[in-house]
Amino acid sequence: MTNYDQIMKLALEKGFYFPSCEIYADAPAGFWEYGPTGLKIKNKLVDLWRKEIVRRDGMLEIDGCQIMSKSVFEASGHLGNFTDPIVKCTGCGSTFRADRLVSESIGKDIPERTPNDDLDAIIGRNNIRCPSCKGQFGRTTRFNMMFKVEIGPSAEMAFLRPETCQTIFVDFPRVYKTMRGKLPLGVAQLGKSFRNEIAPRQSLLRLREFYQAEVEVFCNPHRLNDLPRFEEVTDTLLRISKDGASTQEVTAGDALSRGILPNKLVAYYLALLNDFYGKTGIDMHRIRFRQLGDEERAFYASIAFDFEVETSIGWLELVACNYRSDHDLKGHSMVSKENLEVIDPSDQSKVLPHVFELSMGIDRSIYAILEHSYFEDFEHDDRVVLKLQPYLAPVLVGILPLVNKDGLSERSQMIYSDLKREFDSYYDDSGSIGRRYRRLEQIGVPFAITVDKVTLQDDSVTVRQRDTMKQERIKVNDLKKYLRESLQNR
RNA sequence: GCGACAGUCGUCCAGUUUGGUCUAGGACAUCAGAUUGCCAAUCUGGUAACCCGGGUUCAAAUCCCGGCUGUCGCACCA
Repeated sequence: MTNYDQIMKLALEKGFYFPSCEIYADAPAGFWEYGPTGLKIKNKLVDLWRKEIVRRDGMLEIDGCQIMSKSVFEASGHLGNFTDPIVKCTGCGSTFRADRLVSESIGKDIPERTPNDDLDAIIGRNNIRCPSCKGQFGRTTRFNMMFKVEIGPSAEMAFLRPETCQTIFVDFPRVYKTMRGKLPLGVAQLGKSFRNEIAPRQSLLRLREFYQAEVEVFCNPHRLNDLPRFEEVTDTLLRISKDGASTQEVTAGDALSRGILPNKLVAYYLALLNDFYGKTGIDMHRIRFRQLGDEERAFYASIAFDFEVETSIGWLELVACNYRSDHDLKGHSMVSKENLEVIDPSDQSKVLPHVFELSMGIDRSIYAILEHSYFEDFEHDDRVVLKLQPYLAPVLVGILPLVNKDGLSERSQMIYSDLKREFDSYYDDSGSIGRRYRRLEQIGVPFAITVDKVTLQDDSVTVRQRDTMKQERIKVNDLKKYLRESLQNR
């Protein structure tokens, strides 16, 4: 069974990803960098997302700023809701969520928004003590998960965005107008988000600075079942869990008719997401769309499904699929005093669009793909093979001279020069041929071209397949065609 | 954020109990040369580390204090 430690070891040994600022002792936790190989995987995953979700659905992609003004987060609700009331024990220093502590102690629900003073009063009145050491609590404070930044000499308050989508919302009016948008319209963005996690952990899985690929689908709430392109996905099989315990496998069409999913729009985009992950190499028997209950949903979501993948450390949330209704556009409309309504051309009505989002965690997805692709071949010397899809592999093909004499290196270099612009290629003549095959397999290179003496006679090379170790002879002139075909994913 | 444990070449580990022989050792990986020639070959040589700061001491990888990081548990996860 592949586990987190094996992936971590491979990542460090091969430089897929590693701690940020690692040569300094004061490097903070929760920040990780992608090395050359990891970056290539990341870029290719994003390319696949663009192809299978953004382009497939005709979405518009933007690239927005990471620092945004205070007003944005007043409107989005993050200033009010993205904070936790916390109390610290004066004895042992343990920190607790004040609202939860109070709820548990007095057996009554306490809203998160309860003012600090009220929380302090309840704690005092009921003489609530620290569960760990029975010590006294200090005063309630608010912990905001957003990173605050100061702009210019006057230190104007702004924030690093805690989710990329707020850029999409504030840009929506101009994008909709200038791009002649029609509802439903998906607007997509790849970018970084920042959250001041209390306890970042497990490398790529809980970061303070991380990549999101988000899609916000703007739609007319009265026409959620008016979606002709739903027909494309009627038969797509979805694994859906309503309770987190049992999972049922149903087609998108059935899920709709049986009321498992609320409308065509939601069903269609979940299916799109499902198709996309099916092509990443993740084991689709170990995934599920889990519907979130009332307590689990984010403050802006009225319907929420998490796309989760089973890994060695349990179910891992890769994508949050939230029906945000008009929470965001209404908020931005009120705070900015801009009218964000648009005309739905299908019936010429004026609507404030609702939003359904697919908020994908890129870093976690990369981890899940690595773990599901990691393979130890016990029949062949316990070789480690990363069975990445060719279109996600950091390098598509290695070019290796069988030996470093008789002009084989020179011939190999020529082939490498010819291929490297179109394909991610890697030339290697160091060590035995077997060693070089193994090196390539570990980073998921699907093909190895070996140049031998026969090449000099008839211009053919052997192409070795990573997973089967089988080799076939191919004419040098046919290599590009062969490699191009390998990159097709349907 | 709290608690427990830990931190030595790229990776894994030895050395810390009992401070001195550690000028820090090995394996794998990597680099160079030779030999070989289709699945981690062999030989020779090389590169490369005591998390950071302070303290104790004649002497610190080793003991003490603080910080940082990691793992696990609790809490958190918009």
